[in-house]
Amino acid sequence: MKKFVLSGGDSKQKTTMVRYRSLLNEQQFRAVFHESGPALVIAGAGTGKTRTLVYRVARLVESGCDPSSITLLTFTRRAADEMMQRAAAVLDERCQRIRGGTFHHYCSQLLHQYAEHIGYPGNFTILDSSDAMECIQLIRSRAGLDTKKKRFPKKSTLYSIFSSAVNRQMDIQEVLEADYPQFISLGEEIAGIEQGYRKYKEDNHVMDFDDLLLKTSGLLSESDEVRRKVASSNLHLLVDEYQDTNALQAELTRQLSSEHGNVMAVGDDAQSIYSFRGADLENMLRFPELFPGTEIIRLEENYRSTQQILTLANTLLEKAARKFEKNLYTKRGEGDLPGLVKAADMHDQSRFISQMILNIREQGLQLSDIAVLFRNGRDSFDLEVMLNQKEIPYIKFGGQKFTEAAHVKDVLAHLRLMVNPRDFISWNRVLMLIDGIGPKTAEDLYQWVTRSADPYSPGRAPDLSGRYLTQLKALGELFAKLRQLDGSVTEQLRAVVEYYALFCRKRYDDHPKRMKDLESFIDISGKYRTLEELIELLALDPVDSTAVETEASQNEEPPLVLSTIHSAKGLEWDTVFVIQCLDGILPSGYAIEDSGQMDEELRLMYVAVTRARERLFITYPALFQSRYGDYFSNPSRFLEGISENALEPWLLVEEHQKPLLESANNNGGNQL
DNA sequence: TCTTACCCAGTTTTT
DNA sequence: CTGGGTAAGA
Repeated sequence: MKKFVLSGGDSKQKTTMVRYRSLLNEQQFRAVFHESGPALVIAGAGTGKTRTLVYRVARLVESGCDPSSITLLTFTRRAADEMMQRAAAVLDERCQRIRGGTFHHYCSQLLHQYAEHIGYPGNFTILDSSDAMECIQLIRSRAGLDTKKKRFPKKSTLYSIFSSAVNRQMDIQEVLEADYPQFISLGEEIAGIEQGYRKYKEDNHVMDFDDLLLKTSGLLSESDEVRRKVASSNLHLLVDEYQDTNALQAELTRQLSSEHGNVMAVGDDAQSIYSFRGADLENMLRFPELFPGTEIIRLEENYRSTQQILTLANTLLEKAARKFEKNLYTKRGEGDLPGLVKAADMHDQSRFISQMILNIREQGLQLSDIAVLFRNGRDSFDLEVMLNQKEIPYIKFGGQKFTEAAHVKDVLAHLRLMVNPRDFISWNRVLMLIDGIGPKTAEDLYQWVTRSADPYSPGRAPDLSGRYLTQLKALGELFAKLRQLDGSVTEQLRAVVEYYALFCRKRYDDHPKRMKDLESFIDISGKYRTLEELIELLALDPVDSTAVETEASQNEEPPLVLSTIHSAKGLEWDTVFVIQCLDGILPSGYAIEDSGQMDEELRLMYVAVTRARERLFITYPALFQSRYGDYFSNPSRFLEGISENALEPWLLVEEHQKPLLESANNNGGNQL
């Protein structure tokens, strides 16, 4: 028997209830029992990263650490909740009391508490990206730049520029030089819009996503008193998915852990897929510089996937321009070879997947053990139609968010005004629903309403035309009712939906479907305790559009998962289909010129294949159908030159009496 | 001032 | 197929 001398252990662990040593490997154990000071855990896909964090939380709590002094920052709120639950299962429900969430969520809570230190009221509301772009458009057109110069960047480009500047801690000119050379000469005008946008946010008591991080960091650097207070409350700070953090988040990590210095970051440089949001995998590699004395722990043994899947994943990573020192291995047994399925067109691809899913379910697997992954939200539309036909229940993550639909935004705007009556774009939305009110009247009313002692009686404004007076009074009555119903979110929402039904019918041909959405919304609103919470959480953690229906209808069978690869981060399934693996889609056509971006697309593919435990299928259609016509398409260049011993070609055969699917080592035939 | 009708362009990933 | 912009009519 081999002996291994463990360092860093102490007498406490001997009395623990949880038998950590038998549940963890040596590296995991080291991370879980890391005592104090900074640590960086570099963990390959499927190496038990989440498990390590879960056990670390349990171990800290078990050793007497106050749960509320532990903060766990994760990439999504879903991930945080799941980890807290798992930790509670390992130890006890004290683990639910640790603080967990995303950077944005954590910062938002701090800001509500300390907003007055930076000149904001505590009731500020959050702009999601489409709200933010609407504001930018407003400033842009007021500046008169939209008509004079055709070349001036659009609102979405402006938003990306501003966001890059914040997240990468650069100034506007630097961002332009790095990423938008065509707009360098417009630097001053763009900076002017940015100033106008900033002033707008202050005047309206709103913040966008980036402000949440930026203003928290500013607060902590300006007020040493607040910094000390906040940082003292973080005895232990754990940050997950560190490879997808940006410069600003790194700075926040430093500030939040600046009193106790107990910070552990966990991540995998090979899974960095959020550079479009300012994330930089160098951030993780620089962690030891930012935190001197960092202990580095590497998790390398994979517990998730079969060796066949890992071999394919390793092969993919070798194609990166910038190499990774990664080689995943497992002690798990061998499994099936991953399959490469060439379908004639999208429709046949969907047929293959839905039939295969039904086969697998026959074999006794739950639908929820299967996932279909894709690059873009719309890549699953064709499949979704077929799943609906075959009545296979599914839930889709990524793509269109529930709160982005116009009718949901309309309803939310009314509620947002109850929390923050200075929010101009919400007033605009609410007022312009009314017949006869356009931008000018809405603006005038906003001016009056924000100066008035009672902003909730727009019907009392002077010089109102009879055309819309009664409607404005009805709006005032709605506000009065909402105030009366304070305390019951569901009833408040119901009141707005009742008021809105009329407008919905007039505006949209498909109003029955939209009203049904809103009814489902009412059904799930019970989980929010206050209006503030509902608005805040929906902005910070928008619900995926199919999730609302699924949640509201309480399906008997756990559904199949459809997800963008980005949203599948950190998750795993028994069987995974990666669909639409076409050159121009994965990798995206936008990335092809830039080797850095191409590497990120490759990592995306890597993330997709490493989600699978047992079975993996990569599929693509030979014929790509687009609006402008059909053309033959090529499989992803990432699949080029991969041996048939690593990725087995499948041939789809149209059935007559034979079984539909046959495995075949024949790459040539593609006829159905 | 507001609404409607029309044309043109562009279409990733998410807190 | 949608969003954004323009122009004409109410």
